[in-house]
Amino acid sequence: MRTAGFRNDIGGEQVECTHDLPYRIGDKWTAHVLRALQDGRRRFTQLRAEMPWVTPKVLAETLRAMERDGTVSREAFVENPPRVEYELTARGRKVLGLLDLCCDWARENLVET
Amino acid sequence: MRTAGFRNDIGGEQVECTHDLPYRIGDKWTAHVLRALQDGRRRFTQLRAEMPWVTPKVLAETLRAMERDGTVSREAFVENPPRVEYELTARGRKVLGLLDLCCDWARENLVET
DNA sequence: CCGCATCCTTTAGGATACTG
DNA sequence: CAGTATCCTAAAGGATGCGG
Repeated sequence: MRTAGFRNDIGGEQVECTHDLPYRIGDKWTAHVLRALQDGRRRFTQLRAEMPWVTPKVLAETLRAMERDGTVSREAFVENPPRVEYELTARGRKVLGLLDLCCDWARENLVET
Repeated sequence: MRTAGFRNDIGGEQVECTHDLPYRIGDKWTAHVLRALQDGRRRFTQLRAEMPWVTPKVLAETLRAMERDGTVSREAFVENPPRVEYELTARGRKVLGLLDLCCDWARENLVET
């Protein structure tokens, strides 16, 4: 989802665009993180516990991407042992709304084939 | 989007599932093909003309995947030169509906940041 | 004209081990 | 605890050329 050369007509305007969404959402773990954070802030280890299949490297990468996108906020506490908490931003909750929309669609269209 | 190990609660049931959609839609070209076919059947060359950036190999791969998914139908005419036409199936129009839903969401949520 | 064969590059994602 | 660092594999996608 990161390549150039397309035209898009969102908003009625035909604009040469990159075919990018401003949010990375189609990768393997972003949707799961959105879900995991929907009930409030979580720390790194909690997220790992809720997603035992993701390695720490990939989870960290996902969270950094989401932070860049502005969908999660990161708060690091200077303690020992360290503690870091993640939380959805308003923008993150909007994107979660899209995920919910897709789930609704799936419920209505995917059950019967 | 093709890995195992997840739980999904679509339809209220918690089922160990593969995290697959039955339709490949997050790849690079499927959405564009859906759009290109939304107004009726097109032949291979027409699709290429509407998407000058996709190579024939990748377009053919995409169409074959969509045919397997049951979202497009393919009709080959035994002529010379050969002619092949593609068309959305009812299922394909459903998936296009999801795409439209996402576009609506984008219009409402992505214009102002 | 349609699209397959071949080869190649890029990238996402995983395994494992290690630090402040 | 919360990540990095390194290395690795698989898969998507692109370039080019050929064939029915």
